[in-house]
Amino acid sequence: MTYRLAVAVEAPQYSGLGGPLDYLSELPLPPGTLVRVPLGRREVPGLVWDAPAEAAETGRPPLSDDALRPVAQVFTALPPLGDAWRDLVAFTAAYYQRGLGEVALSVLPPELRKLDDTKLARRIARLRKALEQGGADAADADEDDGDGLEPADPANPAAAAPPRPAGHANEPPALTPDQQAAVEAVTAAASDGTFLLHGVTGSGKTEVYLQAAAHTLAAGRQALVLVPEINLTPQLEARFAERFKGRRLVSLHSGLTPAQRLKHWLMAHLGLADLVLGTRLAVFAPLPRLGLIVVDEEHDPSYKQQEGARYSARDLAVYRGRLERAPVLLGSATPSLESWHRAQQGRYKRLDLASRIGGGVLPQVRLVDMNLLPRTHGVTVALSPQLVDALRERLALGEQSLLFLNRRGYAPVLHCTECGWKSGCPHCSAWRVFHRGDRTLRCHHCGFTERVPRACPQCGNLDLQPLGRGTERLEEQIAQALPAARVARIDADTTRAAGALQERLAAVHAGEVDVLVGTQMVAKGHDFRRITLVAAVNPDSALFASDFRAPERLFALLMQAAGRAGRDARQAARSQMWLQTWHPTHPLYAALRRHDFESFAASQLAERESAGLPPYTHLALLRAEARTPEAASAFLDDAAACANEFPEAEQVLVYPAVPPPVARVADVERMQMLVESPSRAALQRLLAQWLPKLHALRAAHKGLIRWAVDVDPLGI
DNA sequence: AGCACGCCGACT
DNA sequence: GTCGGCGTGCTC
Repeated sequence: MTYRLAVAVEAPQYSGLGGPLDYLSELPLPPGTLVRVPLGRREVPGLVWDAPAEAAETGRPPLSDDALRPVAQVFTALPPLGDAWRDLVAFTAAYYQRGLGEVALSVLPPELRKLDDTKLARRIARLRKALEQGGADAADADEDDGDGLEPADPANPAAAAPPRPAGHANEPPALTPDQQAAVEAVTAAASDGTFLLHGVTGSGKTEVYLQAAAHTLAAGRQALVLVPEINLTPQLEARFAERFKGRRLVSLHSGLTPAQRLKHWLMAHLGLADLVLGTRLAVFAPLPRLGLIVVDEEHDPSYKQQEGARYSARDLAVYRGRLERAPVLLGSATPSLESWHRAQQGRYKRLDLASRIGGGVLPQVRLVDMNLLPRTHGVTVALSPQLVDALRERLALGEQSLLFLNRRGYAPVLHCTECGWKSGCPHCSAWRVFHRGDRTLRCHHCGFTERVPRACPQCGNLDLQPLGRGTERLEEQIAQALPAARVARIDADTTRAAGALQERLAAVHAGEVDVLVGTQMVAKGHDFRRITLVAAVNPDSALFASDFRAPERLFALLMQAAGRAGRDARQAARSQMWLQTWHPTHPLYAALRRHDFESFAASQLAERESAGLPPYTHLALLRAEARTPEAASAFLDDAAACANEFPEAEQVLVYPAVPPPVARVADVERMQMLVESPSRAALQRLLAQWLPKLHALRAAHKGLIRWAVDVDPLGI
């Protein structure tokens, strides 16, 4: 007896390989079984999907049995991926317009494809044995997983975590009434649905996550906790590990070694881990007893994957929660306007944490009007005297300050005072950034790096001057203004080495730093206890950016940065957030001053509605890359013409192709075209018909390098 | 995407 | 005479 199987194979969506292909098998393999199948002249991984589709569904005539090839290899050691998991993958593939197998196989641990059934069986057996013998912590004691490459301690939670008040670490603290209400709502019997937990930094969102997870675990189910960035996992991991001693907690993110990632994934899939904590890719962790999904800092742009299947892990978490009847808890001090809007519509249940716990208050926001500063040689100083005085004051008190500037390097441009030459990148339409530390000019888009020229390459003038300022220069200026201060800088440049970030954070926690200078890296999540002053040195640039989401991002970033100050209630009353601005009357700053997310959100939503932007409309972005801008435009123009022939075009608006803010990167010209519709369904239908035509269209465009569609794009 | 087959230029 | 350029076409 032979059976016919539909198998999702690892191949792109093109040429009709997007859906499952039919194969033969001696055994009736259940859906979700991992296999290897022949495809053309090679053998590729695949996942048994379901019974073969009928001809009527696929529109293709059925192939006779003798046209089918048998499955090459079956992974019997791996329990089949569940129905809900496959549903999630199928939805992702359809919604983000990618191949089924492409999505399915890309969200499995890469290490899996390197093994055969025997090796996999051995690993699983070893894992089970280690867990039985060593109890809960055996997972990480088991070092030899075939690679022997577990790093010494890439993210030692203890080193990253700030010192916590000593006491009964295992005992949950008493909840405020708000927290109590939130936990009860999420954990109510038969609870499902999506909850938006809105609370400022320090209002105790994490405690709500912890206690909601405790309920889930007590009910014998698994909890999934998503965080935006790898950097934030150690801290949260430490808190969960501390609370849930005796439970098995695994992390899942791209910073793990391949062997670790496979092990942690297996522990989730086999039901051996109770808690999974990870970045966006963890939304696909198979969890047989999923009972709760937490998305921390749900507004964070990092949840959107920016290549391949461009999925939003937050949106998929919500979808998955519905599928698996598990409550989804989205937490943020500054929710995304999409989530906020849904809460207003009643589709999400809003839970508010009104104040900081321990009676802490939010830092006072002070605006420095840069227009009022004296100019020397027509240039205003980067640091206002008022701010320098405030920093000096903190220094005298032995308190810490944090200066936030979202620009690394010494200066964004170098220029010649004689002929006006500027340090452009020869391969990109962008400036090369002057890095003084290693005397280089570096392009942050393509990586092209050269030593700083001694003289102007155009006229030979020796006087090359930096224009503007980055964190490197800010650090230098602080050191000049406050010679006694111990200054530390945290940005991508100073934390490149393994463990460098943890080391620097530890120094801050230990009080070895007076002034911390950094990019948005330091604004996010880190729990600094002794900082009483936070300053945004130059936040204005995002105020008038062309991206309609720029104000939302700026508000979130500044709120988050402000949250770094006064986390210790004893100092909260004195803590301040300084903003140096040329636009002191801007409504965004006015709202920030009052810590008033609600009125900011209301005004932004009103603008979005009148401009016909998300969340009131739905967007997709078609991007094209080519040797010349003309070739990229030509493809997009043809694509637009093609789109307008579909019946859905009535409900869909296709905008003209425009270059993105940085049009050329690494000698590739980019153009993009926005597609907008008030109806998500109409947009989806159009995309589904459109993409196959675009694959065909590609052949007619020689200069085209690649194209891609981004559903629900973040930046436009 | 891979990986073929296929038909025209400079080399051991 | 071959090695090899990458142009079209197929993979259940």
